[in-house]
Amino acid sequence: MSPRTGPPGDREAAQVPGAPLRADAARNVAQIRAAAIAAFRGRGLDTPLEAIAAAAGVSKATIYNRFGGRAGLIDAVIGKLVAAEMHAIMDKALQVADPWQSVATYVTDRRDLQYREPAFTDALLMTYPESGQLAAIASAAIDMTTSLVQRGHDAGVIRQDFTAADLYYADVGNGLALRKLPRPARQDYDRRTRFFLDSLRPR
Amino acid sequence: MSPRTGPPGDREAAQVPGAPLRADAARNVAQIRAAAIAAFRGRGLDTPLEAIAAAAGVSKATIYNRFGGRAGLIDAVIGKLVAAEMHAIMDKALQVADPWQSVATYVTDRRDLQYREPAFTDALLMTYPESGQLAAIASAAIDMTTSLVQRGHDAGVIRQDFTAADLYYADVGNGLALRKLPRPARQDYDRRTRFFLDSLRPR
DNA sequence: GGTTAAGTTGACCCTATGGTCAAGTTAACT
DNA sequence: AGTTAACTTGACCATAGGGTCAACTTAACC
Repeated sequence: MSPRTGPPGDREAAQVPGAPLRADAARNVAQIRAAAIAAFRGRGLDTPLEAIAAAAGVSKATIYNRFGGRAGLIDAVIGKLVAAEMHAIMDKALQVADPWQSVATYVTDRRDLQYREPAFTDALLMTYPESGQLAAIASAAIDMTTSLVQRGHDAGVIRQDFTAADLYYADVGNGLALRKLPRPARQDYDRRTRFFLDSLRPR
Repeated sequence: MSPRTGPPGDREAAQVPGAPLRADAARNVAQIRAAAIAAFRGRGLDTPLEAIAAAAGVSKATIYNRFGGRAGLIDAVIGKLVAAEMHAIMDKALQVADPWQSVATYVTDRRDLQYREPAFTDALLMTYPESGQLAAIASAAIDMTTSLVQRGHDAGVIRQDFTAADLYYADVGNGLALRKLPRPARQDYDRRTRFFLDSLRPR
């Protein structure tokens, strides 16, 4: 769960400038990161570390040495996987003036991200709460939906009995279905997104 | 995967009258069934067989002896768990004359069953396709939704672009969310059921 | 090119689970 | 009450995965 040596929190991001990695170690870090990104994309954040190590051409012990375990590895790559895109989606939605369009844009883009990036569902579910970055994404997303729904209520463009928790629940269900079932055709998925959006409108 | 002795298919239901169980074996079968029903209710169809054996006061080898493995055990109890209720729900919906009410009744009852019985989601997903009964339930449910949706389309009470596959996808998502997240309050769950039903209506 | 701290790794331990079987136990029949 | 086929089970093997460490390798510096 934590690195064998060094003070608590001494994983990846904590590489102090005074202790640069040796050349071979730096090379391995890069290879592990790349392999982790590819593996997390394809199989989710619960991909066995041994598989990632094999893809990177190192032993799994090296992942523990460099990243301290799964949580550290996730922290090191989650930005490339979903954090950056997630923040872009939130910014985009915030810049849409019309309250309904703002919600619709956010929901649509978020579902699109879920479709393209199964690992995002893991982030949503905080499957690995030890990862600080994951927790940050999840909590930012919750804040975002809360304020979007509030705005929609105030403007009368979302039914009053719809809550942010309802949206979260729907997203989780969608993400899990996407994981378990054969991936639906894009047009079917988009149609379901429209159904969902329609169900938010006032009666 | 199959019993060690006897011809293929010699599991549980295949107990021929000419070969009645010995008293101790019959007692064990009853205890295992009861333990399996309770365990499947609480933890789903993937409950470790060892846990069920322990609850029944037998060794796990006895489950293999009597039921041939997980699939046989599921076959032996799925009727008590969900098959009977599922058929009741289907019959009830078929007896509602109004096409919209028929769909609404079916969807509502099915979601209610999902809420009360997490194992039903496993049935829906056919997590254990080796179990004949599970497969039968899943396929009956699919036939049912197909014909209900068709009837709704013909009567103009369901939006034309909504398909039976959409309903299945939604049910799976709901079931998985129910499994992963803390169980929502009944009133929240029912509200979400209403949202979903609203989203089926023609625009 | 020698020294050494940094780095890597094969081999290991651990848990959980599915699955099997030889050997012992017991119900049932005579 | 003796015999035996039915039955049960502890002990076993296998797989998958997380996690650790002593011993080996090597980059970096003199």
